[in-house]
Amino acid sequence: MHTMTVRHITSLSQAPQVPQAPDDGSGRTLMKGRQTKATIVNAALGLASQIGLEGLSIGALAEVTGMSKSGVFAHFGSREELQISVIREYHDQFESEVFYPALSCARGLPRLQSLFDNWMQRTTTEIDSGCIYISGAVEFDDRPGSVRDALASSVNTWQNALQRSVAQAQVEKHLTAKADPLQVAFEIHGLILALHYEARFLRNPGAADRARKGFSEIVARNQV
Amino acid sequence: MHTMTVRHITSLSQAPQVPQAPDDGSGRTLMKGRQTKATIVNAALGLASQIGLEGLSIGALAEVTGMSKSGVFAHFGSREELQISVIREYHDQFESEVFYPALSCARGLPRLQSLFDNWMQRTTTEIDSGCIYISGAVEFDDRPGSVRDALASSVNTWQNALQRSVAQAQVEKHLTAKADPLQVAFEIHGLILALHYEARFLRNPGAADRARKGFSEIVARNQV
DNA sequence: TGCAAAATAGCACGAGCGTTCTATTTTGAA
DNA sequence: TTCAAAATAGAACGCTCGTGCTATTTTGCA
Repeated sequence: MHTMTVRHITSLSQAPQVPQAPDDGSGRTLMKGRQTKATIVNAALGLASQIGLEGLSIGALAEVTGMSKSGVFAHFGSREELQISVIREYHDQFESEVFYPALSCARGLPRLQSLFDNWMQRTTTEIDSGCIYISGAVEFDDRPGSVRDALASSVNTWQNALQRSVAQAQVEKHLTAKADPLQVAFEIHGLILALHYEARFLRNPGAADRARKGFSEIVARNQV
Repeated sequence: MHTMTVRHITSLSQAPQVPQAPDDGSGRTLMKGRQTKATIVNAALGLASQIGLEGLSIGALAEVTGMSKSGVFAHFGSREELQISVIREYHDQFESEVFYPALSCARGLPRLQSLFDNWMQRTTTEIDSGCIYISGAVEFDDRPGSVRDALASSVNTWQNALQRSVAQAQVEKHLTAKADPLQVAFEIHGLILALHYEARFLRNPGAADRARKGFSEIVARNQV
């Protein structure tokens, strides 16, 4: 009846009965459930990308993974928790594909350019697969709850990183001090959203080129 | 079993049994069903704006309008046809709120500015109510069918009008001939999408100002 | 190797969905 | 005022959904 969002204590022991040292790698002390859960979450991310977090159903997920409905369900305890796990997985992938690689570029404009390039690369892929930051925003913009919170928090983390990068480009004198990082990040975000909309939904060719051109013009306008 | 997208013939008569002269106005020969249908479609548009075209359910619609499920259903024959009716209604409202009023402004930049202002006005409202051009794109970007077709066709009509207005501004020498109407329309679209995303989902204040500022900078950059 | 604990399966539930079929009520021209 | 046609209601259908309960299998340390 009651949906638990926090892990509850099933026995009287105060210590969490999670096995110490999950050992994500070689998997000796790694309970099998962990890897199964990872498999499920990956499949769920694939499904959710195409049909949305709301379209994600435990039945379909069971079929895809070759498990029973209750077997899938037991790993999460609720559909909401499953959706949140998917958001976390997407967050991690986004971070490691878009954010971290850019850190190897010099602070300022080079890094900002790299962030945008990586983002474009990922969005180009998502023209086929879909993007849960975009579909999720539409699905949960009016639906309060923990899923919405997780999604918004994840997006905000990325937006802040982008804004910081613009500010750093100002510190490095690559962009004019008169520029507003919030404004620049807003306009870049718009280019990505327009790319997703026009390429994925309208199937207009040339949208990626237009997004790139838009970015270079934003940079040019804000250069010192 | 078979879903009919075209009106089928229920009797042997070849002539359509639609009463001649529906008389949308005073409603003398107007069958009562027509006004009821209009009421339903309006309620459906309100519901679909908030929860999406896919979230739209006949049961909820029946409850809102105080009718029975089958009473509602009979007006459309299928859920798809209901969704298409909602899209048509939105299209008409968009046209009369955004497009037609701008025609009273002079060709070129004044009209383009008016189109954008009206669009901003409408989008600002939709920060609360939601926009089915945006949510629908996400819901149907991977789902072929007549609903997707109706939606895409409606959006394309508007995009073409916007692009034509940019081209007219070039003819009037308000914008440089070197500008690409597709590029300008793309960037404007991005501003609107970013406004919707950041204001409605993230609840960031100041998004509307940023969209307006973005527009004026697009214009400035493309001015002769 | 034994055995508790963890993981998974099987089944059933109540609810909501779109849709169909068959009454019943309402409409509006003759 | 009459009466066929149009509009609406009511009940039932097959389906899928998330979730809870109870077996059964699998795991991995002692």
